[in-house]
Amino acid sequence: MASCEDSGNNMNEGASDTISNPSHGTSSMNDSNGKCNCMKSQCVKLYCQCFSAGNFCNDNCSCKNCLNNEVNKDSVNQIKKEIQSRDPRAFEPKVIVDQGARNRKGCICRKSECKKNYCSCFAFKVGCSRHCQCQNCMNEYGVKGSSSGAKEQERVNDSNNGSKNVETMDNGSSSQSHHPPPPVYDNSPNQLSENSNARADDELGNSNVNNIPMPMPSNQVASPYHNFAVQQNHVAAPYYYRPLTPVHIQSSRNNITEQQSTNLFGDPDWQGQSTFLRTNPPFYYDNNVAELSSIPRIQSSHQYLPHQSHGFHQQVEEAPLGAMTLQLPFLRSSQQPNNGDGTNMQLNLHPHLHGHGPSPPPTADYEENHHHGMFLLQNNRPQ
DNA sequence: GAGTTTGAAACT
DNA sequence: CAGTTTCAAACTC
Repeated sequence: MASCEDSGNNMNEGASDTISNPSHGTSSMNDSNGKCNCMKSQCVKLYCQCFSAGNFCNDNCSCKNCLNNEVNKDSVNQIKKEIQSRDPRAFEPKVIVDQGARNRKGCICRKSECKKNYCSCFAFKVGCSRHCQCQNCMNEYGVKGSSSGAKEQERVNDSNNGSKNVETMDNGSSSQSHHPPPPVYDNSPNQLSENSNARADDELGNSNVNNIPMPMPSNQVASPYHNFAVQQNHVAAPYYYRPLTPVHIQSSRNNITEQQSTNLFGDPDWQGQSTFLRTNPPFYYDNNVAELSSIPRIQSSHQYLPHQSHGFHQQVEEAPLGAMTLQLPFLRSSQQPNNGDGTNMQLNLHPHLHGHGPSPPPTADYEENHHHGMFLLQNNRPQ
C-alpha cells in the first residue's frame, strides 16, 4: 500500500502540472499521473512525478518515506520554493501550447530516438522541437529539425478548410495519427478540490490563488505595447477552443497584482478597452514568437489580455526589435481593438466569444468562415 | 518480479 | 557551465 495515504493530493499553493508530468510516463499519462514509486527522494524532488505535478502523493502511490503529503505541507512548500529558486518554472506545465503543443524543456534523448516513453516529448505525445537536444530523433509526433512547425501550420490550415473538426483533433484519439495529438490533460477534479475558488477570479482577472513564479517585470518600463501594431492573422489555433479544466485554470494563475498591472499596462490604448479576453497563462517568449504556456481561458469581456500578461511584458521587452510576433489565440470585442494608429482592427469573431463563461467548441460555421482569433503583434519598436 | 536501460534531476 | 551521480520510470526478460 501507499505510504502516503493520508493526504489529499493537492499541494494547493503551487501550480499543479496542468498537463500531467510524463516523467518517464507510461503509455497512458492519465494512468500514471498522480502515482509514484519513489524510494529515496521522499517525494520531494522533481524525480517524483506527484511532486513535480504539484500534487501530494496519494493512496495509489507506492512511495517510501514520503513527505509529500498534507501533514508535511509546510515542509513541502518550503522545498518547492527552494526548487523554484533554481528553476522558477519547475512546477509550471510541462507542455506549452501554441499552434500545437510541445514539451517546454525539450528532451535530450541519446538512445531512445525519441520513440519510446523514455523521451519526455514522446511521452507527452508531442513532437520534438528546436528546444530538444535529442539525437537521431524519430519522434512520431514530430521530429526535431523537421518542418514540424510548418506541418503543424498545414494542419491548422487544413482544419480551417473544415476538413477536420476541432473535437477530432482534441481527442487525439488515434495513436496512429500522422499529426501530433494534443497533450493529455488531467481532468481529475480533485486537483482543485481545495482550491475551487481558483475559478472565481474577479472581473478584472486579478487572482493570486496560486503562487506561480513569474518573471519579474521592470516596473519603470512604459507599456511595451506602444509600438506594436496588431494584425489579425487568419490562422486558427486548433487547441484554444478546448474547454479548460479546473486544473488548467488553477495552474495557469499568476500572481500579478493590480499595482503591477497598472505599472505594466498603463498604456491607455490598451488598458481602456474591453477588447481582449484575458488569457490565464503567462506567455513564454521563444525566439521570435511568444507562445502560450497553456490554453487561454475565455471568461469575461471585462478582462484585458494585457492585464495578466506578466511574463509577456518582460519577454516583449527582450524581444528582438522588429522581429517579434506574438500570437494571441483569441480576441473578442464589443469595441474594435485599436491598431495603435487610430484605426480599428477588423475582427471576425466566433459568436460565442461575445458571451461570458467558458467557450464552447467552435461551430462548423465558425470554422468555415475563418473566424479565427489569432493575432500577431508585430514589434515595430524603433531601434 | 528482477534486472537493465534510459534520460531528467540533482549534485559537484 | 560541464561532467558526474542519483533517481525513478520504462523497458526487457
